[in-house]
Amino acid sequence: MAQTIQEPSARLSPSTEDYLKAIYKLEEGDPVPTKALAGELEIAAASVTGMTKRLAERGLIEREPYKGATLTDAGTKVALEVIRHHRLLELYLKEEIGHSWEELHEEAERLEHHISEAFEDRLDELLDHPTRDPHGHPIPTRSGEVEETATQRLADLEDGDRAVVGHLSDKNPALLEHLEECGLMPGASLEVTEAQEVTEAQEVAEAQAFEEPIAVRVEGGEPQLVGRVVARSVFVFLAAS
Amino acid sequence: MAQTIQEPSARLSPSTEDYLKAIYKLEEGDPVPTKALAGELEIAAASVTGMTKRLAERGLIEREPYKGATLTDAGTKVALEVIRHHRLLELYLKEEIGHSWEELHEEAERLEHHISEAFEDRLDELLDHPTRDPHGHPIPTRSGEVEETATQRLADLEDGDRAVVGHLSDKNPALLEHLEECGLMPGASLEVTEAQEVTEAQEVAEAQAFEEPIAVRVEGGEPQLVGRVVARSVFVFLAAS
DNA sequence: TCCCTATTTTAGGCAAGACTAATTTGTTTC
DNA sequence: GAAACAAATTAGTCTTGCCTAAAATAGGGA
Repeated sequence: MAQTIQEPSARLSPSTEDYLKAIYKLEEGDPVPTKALAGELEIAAASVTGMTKRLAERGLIEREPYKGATLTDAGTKVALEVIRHHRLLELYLKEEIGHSWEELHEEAERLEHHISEAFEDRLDELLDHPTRDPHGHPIPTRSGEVEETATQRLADLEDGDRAVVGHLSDKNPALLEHLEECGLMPGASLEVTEAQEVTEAQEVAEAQAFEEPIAVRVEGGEPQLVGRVVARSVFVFLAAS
Repeated sequence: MAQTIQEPSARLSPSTEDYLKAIYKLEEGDPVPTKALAGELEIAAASVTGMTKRLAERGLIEREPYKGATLTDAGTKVALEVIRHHRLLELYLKEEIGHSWEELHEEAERLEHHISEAFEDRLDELLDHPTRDPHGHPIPTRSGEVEETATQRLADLEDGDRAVVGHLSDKNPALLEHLEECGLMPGASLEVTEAQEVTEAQEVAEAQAFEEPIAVRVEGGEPQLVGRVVARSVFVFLAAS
């Protein structure tokens, strides 16, 4: 239980921060198994065993052999700081620098490990203390509080349901491009309508691209068809009806 | 002469980039000796020997044992790209983010290794294709051209000389703070005046801080005394008289 | 020319982080 | 309860970049 205490000023390696971020993402109460972590980080399981041992020694995670890893308070703090950096950067790069969806993630993924606290604070100010990144993910506060996240998928709504877009899956940049054109951005109000209201031409076009579409009217716009695949990457807050 | 050719897309390590930058800075025609490089990078000479061997194998430098290292064309290209990143970032952090002189260098030193070409291009655009960083150092173009740099020090001027500030030594943030207050920023026109024109009170104050002051009038301002130490960190273009 | 000294290189080590291959453990199933 | 299988760990390697201590070398001065 060496639990080496180190300089508080010491910068953690990008790799270390990536592990903590990944554990934060994957843990939902239970410890994160080695294989899951290896999958998320796209490295070999044996490498994860080695690294998690070191992280445990440093007091950033707790490790139960053959079970998995859990963040300690110190580890959670680091993970949230990195996520805060990432999301502030994404918003900034989108709003101020004009990066595409494609470039956003990659750039933020690198820079999140290297900006100073002063830079973080200035971004926060410049962006007027935002609470969500461009995908709608909550930006943790400096003190580590995180807003609630939508869990319902647009694909699972029923005719007549009203909802507000919460966040979007950030896996696929092309899909985000498409969602932006559809107006399905975080904060947008929408209503699921009857399929009949949509013109046939649109239906054919959409159906070719993404099977089994759902008909949606975004506030202030015309009804449109949205493919199931697409609708599954849109997470919404269902309005009380 | 293995000269391993690698993926053109492969990102070089921060350490590699720092070596190339340091060699670029220190080489003036002749090869850079191991000890000089070790001093610049603040590491042991033996470490430099090891690393320069690897850089030579990769075709980024040429190495003559017991003589020193010289950049190849490929190495020069990398060095200039990194310097371009650094200087664009410094200007950006100063102008848009509002970093202090103190924070500037450190932040740019880290980020220069991690921004994308797209980011670099956007900074260049946002800043309206600048040619100088906040210290007055020339920003290399994408294609690797570098503007001329002033070589004359303010401290070495004579009474009556007129000059334009070229660049400032970036070693000491506090000094830069002071220079900014004096109006001695890159681009400023100035004239070296007689010492008598300066009030006695000012003289005493300045003399205590920095010995053997020089009297300077910055265009549009009053004559003031500038310590020799300070004046030695100001590089100027002497106006033809 | 020979020696002295500063510089450089070699030798040997260490930590981080990755890998593959081989082994161990836990779990499930018959 | 034993066999089978998946997951995890161990063992052993590799590269990068740094270190110290010891040996080699180059170049100037007597």
